[in-house]
Amino acid sequence: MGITIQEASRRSGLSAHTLRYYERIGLIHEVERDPSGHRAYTESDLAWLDFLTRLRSTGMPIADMCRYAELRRRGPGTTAERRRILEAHRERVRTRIARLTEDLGILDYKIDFYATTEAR
Amino acid sequence: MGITIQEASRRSGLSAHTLRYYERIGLIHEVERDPSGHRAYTESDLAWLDFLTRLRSTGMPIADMCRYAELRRRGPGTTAERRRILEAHRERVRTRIARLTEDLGILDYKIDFYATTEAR
DNA sequence: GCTTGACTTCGAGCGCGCTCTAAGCGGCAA
DNA sequence: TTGCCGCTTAGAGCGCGCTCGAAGTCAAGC
Repeated sequence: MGITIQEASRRSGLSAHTLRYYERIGLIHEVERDPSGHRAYTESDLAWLDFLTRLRSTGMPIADMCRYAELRRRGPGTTAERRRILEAHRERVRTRIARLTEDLGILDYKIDFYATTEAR
Repeated sequence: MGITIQEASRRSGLSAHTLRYYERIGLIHEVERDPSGHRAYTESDLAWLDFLTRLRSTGMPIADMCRYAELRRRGPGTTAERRRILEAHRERVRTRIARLTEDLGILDYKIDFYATTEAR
């Protein structure tokens, strides 16, 4: 019934090692176990993992993610603070995109320059 | 006449430690010295540093930057390869921006959700 | 019963990109 | 001349985010 660690790994794109690591540091809370002690992930765990990987891929540090995860565990009284964390992070992501876009322009310029020089 | 390491640090945004490190690994080539052996950077060094920091900030690994720096040192016969490196990198940057933009949408959605829940 | 293989825990190890320390030198001011 | 400051080198150390290894358990198949 539960989802094995291999399956969770396949679906989340994280290695089994990383899944255990995430649990150990508190990013995922107490995954259920089958009778022989093996992890049995739920769909809800996978949805949470999916969100976590998005935070990661946008550059949120593990420590901040842990903070967020802890608030989530503490329940509905923490939504305002969670929202603030996400808003602050969103701002960083926007800044990051702006900077990348700017640097992309420089890259275009350099590449054009090489192309022109070669054509000469 | 030459620019001191402190000045180069201030203008590049890199620490003096990092400037020496970059030179040691070959990212910057043989910075000139004043009579007492202290580094004397040129405007051209600073322009190059500026470009390097852009490559870094767009996520190019140090190893790739070293490769690029070496081609540059080898002279004008290597422009085609340098262009290819930049083009490949540009593609990665574009992908990265696309991914970030997508994740930004998820972040917006989550934040809206919290805002709505709180307002209820 | 024995092998195989995937799981478990816990702690050590790794790769990257710096960052810092130790030991020493040169130049200037008091 | 003494003290201080900022530079020099070579090499060690660090923080992050995994990643791996060792040693053990359990269930299934031969």
